Amino acid sequence: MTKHNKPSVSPSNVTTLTDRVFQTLAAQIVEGKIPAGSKISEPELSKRLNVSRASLREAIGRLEACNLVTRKANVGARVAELSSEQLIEIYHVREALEGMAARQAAENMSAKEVEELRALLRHHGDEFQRADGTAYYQEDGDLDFHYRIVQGSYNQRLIDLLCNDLYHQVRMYRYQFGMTSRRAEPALIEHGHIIDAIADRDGEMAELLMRRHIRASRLNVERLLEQRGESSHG
Amino acid sequence: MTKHNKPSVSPSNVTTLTDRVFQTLAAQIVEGKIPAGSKISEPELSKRLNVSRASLREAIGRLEACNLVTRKANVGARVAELSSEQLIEIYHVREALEGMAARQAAENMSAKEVEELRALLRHHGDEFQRADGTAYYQEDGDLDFHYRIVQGSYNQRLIDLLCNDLYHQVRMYRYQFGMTSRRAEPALIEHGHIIDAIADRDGEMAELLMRRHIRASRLNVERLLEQRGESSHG
DNA sequence: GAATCTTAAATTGTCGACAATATTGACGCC
DNA sequence: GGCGTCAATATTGTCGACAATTTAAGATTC
Repeated sequence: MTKHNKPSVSPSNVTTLTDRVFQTLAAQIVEGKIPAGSKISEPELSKRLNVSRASLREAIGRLEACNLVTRKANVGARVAELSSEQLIEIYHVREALEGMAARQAAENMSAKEVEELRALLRHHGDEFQRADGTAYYQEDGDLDFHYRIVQGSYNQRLIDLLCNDLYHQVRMYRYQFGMTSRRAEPALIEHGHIIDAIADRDGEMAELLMRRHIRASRLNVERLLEQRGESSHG
Repeated sequence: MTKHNKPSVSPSNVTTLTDRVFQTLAAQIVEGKIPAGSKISEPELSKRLNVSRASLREAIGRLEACNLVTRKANVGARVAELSSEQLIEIYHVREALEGMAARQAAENMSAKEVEELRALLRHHGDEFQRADGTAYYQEDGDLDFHYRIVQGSYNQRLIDLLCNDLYHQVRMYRYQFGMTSRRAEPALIEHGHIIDAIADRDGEMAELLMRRHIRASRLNVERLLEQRGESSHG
């Protein structure tokens, strides 16, 4: 299992208690250990984690900022449950942001980083060949790839938005629904073309290919959702 | 002075004390009444606002989530000061996100909303003709226009990102630096073309024009920054 | 029996106080 | 005189308790 919960921005070791509570809860929410839609009881959680409600509340505030929980005044927080509409919205945002990230990555990534990205892709290809790894792993590999490119943009704002907010939700959604995309093979090929464009320092092409890649993923999900909708109708 | 601090998302009246503190501080920070880079002293502010430190801290947490303040553990919060690099990063993010917003606005805005947008543009044109309003007003008008289009995308994620985070910082930057863009006239024309594309339901064109519009604004800012840099060198 | 009002319990919002860490200033040493 | 060390101060992090609001249950009425 690859580690996605690296802080990505704050290189300093996690110091404060609130930070740990936040990370703990974020991980549990993303992995579905705290089911979507369930209520976040402050007294219960503060007892279970042996922390004061003040620290817990601050952590919950950050979870809200990440869109991992929703909050109503005087009522409390619930684990966010993504509707299919929200999932599609996220895809649109990803298409826009990651397209720009690919463009800037083509401008700013070092040659060494591009080569490491190629190595990562080869690694994913091997994993796919053996096909013993679950589809989960392939999906995680996909996110790893996107992660690297975003980092390669060297645009801190982009990095924050994508790595600290959207990717958490993407992973959360994967845990909620199965969504074994059946798009691993074309995705691998598309990733290769994106790397080529980045290596050519062709930002425009990198953006175009990345957007097409994410759009295809969205269309695939929309198709699956429609099927589910039909079957649930019958 | 137009109102930008409308909640945009939460239609419910602001209820909790933390909310009010947050809005108060956010407004003061954006408008420069609390100067950029200055320290946020919790004891002092809690005394000045007559609120407990707990409420204040929660508000500060939200300010941090909006990138209006930066925080270091065990050290405290300071009002964010935007470097020119960060400003450019924001422009890139805006180009990506607002391009997508324009595309989706072309798909989702009602005919009535498009007409209202046209009326708004005419109003801005009149303001410009009279030229008695300060450049400030023109800039605010510009943001109003962008604001409407983002709302018209009906993509809640986009709306949140742009209206609750980025636009605050854009306005903050305007208060910090003068940046009288001298681009009001071409901007008005570009706005008109964007509306035309939206009215035609041509999402692709709307995105292209919006991106070009924001890119031109970024290039203009980059030019100004370079001039300033040169003059400060000599 | 269903609906509504009343009341009790639980949860969230807010507060003041204590503990841990960082900052300031004084003192001594090179 | 400048620099490092150490104590005193101030600030942030954390905690438990009280007040306000919501939720749930129970009684009352039609």
